[in-house]
Amino acid sequence: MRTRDLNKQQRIKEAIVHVILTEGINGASVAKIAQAASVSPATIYIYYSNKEEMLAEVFSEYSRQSYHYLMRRMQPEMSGAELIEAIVRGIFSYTVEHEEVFSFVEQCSRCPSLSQTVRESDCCRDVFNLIHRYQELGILRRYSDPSLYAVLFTPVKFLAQNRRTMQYDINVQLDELVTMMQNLLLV
Amino acid sequence: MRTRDLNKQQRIKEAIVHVILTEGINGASVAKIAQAASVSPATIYIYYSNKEEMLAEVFSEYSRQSYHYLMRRMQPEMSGAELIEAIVRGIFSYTVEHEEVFSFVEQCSRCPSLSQTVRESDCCRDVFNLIHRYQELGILRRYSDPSLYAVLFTPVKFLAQNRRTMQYDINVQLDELVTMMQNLLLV
Amino acid sequence: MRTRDLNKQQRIKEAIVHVILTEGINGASVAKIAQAASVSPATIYIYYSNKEEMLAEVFSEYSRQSYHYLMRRMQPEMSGAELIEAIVRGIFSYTVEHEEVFSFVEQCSRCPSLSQTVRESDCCRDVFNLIHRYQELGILRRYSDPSLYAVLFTPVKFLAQNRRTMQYDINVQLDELVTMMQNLLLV
Amino acid sequence: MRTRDLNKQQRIKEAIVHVILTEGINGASVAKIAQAASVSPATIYIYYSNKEEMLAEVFSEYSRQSYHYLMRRMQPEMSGAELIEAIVRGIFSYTVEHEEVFSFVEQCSRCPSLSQTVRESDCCRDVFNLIHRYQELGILRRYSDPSLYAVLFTPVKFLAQNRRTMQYDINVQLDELVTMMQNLLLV
DNA sequence: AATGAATGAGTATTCATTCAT
DNA sequence: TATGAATGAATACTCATTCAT
Repeated sequence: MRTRDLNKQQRIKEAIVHVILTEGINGASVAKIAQAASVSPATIYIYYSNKEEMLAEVFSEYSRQSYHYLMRRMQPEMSGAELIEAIVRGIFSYTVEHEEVFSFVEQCSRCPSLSQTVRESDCCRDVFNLIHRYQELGILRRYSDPSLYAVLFTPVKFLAQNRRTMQYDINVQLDELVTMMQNLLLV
Repeated sequence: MRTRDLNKQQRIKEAIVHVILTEGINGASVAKIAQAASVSPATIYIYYSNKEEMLAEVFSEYSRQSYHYLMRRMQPEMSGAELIEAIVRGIFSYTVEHEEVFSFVEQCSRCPSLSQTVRESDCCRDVFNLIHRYQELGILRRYSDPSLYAVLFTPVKFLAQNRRTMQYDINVQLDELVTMMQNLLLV
Repeated sequence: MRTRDLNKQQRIKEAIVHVILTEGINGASVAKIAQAASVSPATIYIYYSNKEEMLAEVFSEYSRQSYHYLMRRMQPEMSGAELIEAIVRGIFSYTVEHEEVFSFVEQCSRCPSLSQTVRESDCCRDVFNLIHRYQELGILRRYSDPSLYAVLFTPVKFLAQNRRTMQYDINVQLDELVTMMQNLLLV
Repeated sequence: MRTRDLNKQQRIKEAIVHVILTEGINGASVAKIAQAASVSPATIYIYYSNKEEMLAEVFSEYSRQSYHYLMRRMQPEMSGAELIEAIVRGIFSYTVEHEEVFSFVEQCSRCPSLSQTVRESDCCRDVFNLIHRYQELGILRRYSDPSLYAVLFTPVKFLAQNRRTMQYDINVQLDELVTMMQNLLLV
């Protein structure tokens, strides 16, 4: 008996992300994904029981990825200002380096049925644990988690997503946003 | 000659918003919209030449609506702090009062093909003109427009969208966000 | 009370022919015909009770036209050879001069439901009466009408229809066909 | 893996011919063809990538068939008169024996978009090669190919197609036509 | 495990025709 | 007479999923 071909499963996962990037979540049919993965449509149903579950599973996996990426860039000896800068720039460079995955996750998180399957707050727990430590040390202001999330994460994602159509220099914007966040959050 | 039934046109527009809210932009087929409007699918093609254009047109119309709503709540004699509070609370109460329309616009603006048809910056021109006046008077800090948009609009929209699944009291969150924005933006 | 607008009816008739030429009999919808005639679809149903009847009526009318055209080119004092030449060249030049109408008639006559509505033999009665006279005078061979029709009319129509895609010089072909017909039919 | 059901493919092909015969090329919808073949409409798209290609492929296949039929009835030792008789009677009996296919091919060849996909001259190459040999032997007159095609093939097809509505005895007609062709083409 | 074939239900859109003015 | 609005039924085609090998 052959074992599940992990290589094949990986190819399917990448195909999902790729097809959604190029065709949008609407145009991402099982047939297209199968073709992009050089696999039969029926094969996909060996790994996932239906399309919904397939997207949910891959969405869930990739949702965590950006926060792992972020955590790898954190160092314990960072100052408050450095922490904030690392978070903002980290999110931004993640979107640049993993454009396909980022776009995939964004699209999924706007899709009502899918976004319910992933608790965003679970994904970024580690990052918030870190922030809480800085708050307890009196370095960061003690704003609540949702407010913090809203202010620290959504604006930079917005800039990242619109960086192509903006007439301003994105690096200048990013510098400005870092300064704003430091002004806002440092004690 | 039979005249266009304006009531019918309005019903179609509401059906579009409603179906997209309940089924997501994926599941919003012309047939479902027609049924929700108690109209034949063919009738929809009297008012719009195809589905893409239909969504684009309704999306464009409703995109402006929230900013008109916002402008109606502004008064010339407001202080800087009042202005910021009015904007943040205005966006929030718009989302509550026009929940379906807000959700519809959010979904459309995440859909690549649709978001290109509406220039967000056109819609909020009036609001930004007002902000610019306060900047020139030295009341608000002179941050660039995209940064301002990112920080002033996206976080409150995020809170509004997630207000149901949050375990915190949304009103407390909102108070906090207003304070944050005032700290950040007032000179 | 207004009378039926003959001008309008004529415009409809021309639109039918034109649309069928450009779109084929498949693509010729009532809506397109109405638009080409600058008329409402509903107006067409004032003049014809349905699409089938509309096509049948116009088809019938134009079916006769080519034989009237032919008869106008006949002169009583023509020799047998001249008669044959006049018929062959007459059919050909009709297809060139009335390309739209010819193509319309050809398309309709291949459509089973339509071709039953017009008796070809009725249309060309005059031409055959003429031929019969020449037969009685011992100038033309006494072949039967269907054979004559088959041999005298279908080959030249075939050449006319394919004159664009043929690599031969159509005028040479036509000369040849005239000679063939004269050899074949003259006593 | 399920293998392609050749029987199914054949059924589809026959259904195409049959539906076009009964409903005309206008009325031959994919749904009707699928139903006639006792197959889902989707199945048809496994075998053909779209309707246009489906018709073109089947049309092309059957276009050749009548000339193969014709060639099988030719013998090398035939006299010129026998050759002409064999061609005329061969075409006729093909239309009788394969009435549906003949009618299908005729309808397709009148449809502008389809007729462009098949070069008639390719299909009857073998027959013309044979004719050319008789021409070189001085047995048949040296008329050009298009004239020959027009005179030898179109009249008999016309008679075949109208044999039901004619008030004359078709066999007498056919005898007459054979004689005409022999008079015309033999040296 | 893997697959191409097969399909019922669905997709956006157009059709010939009728309605209400 | 004339019309644009309205529509049920049809159009070609695609979908997620299952079947048979």
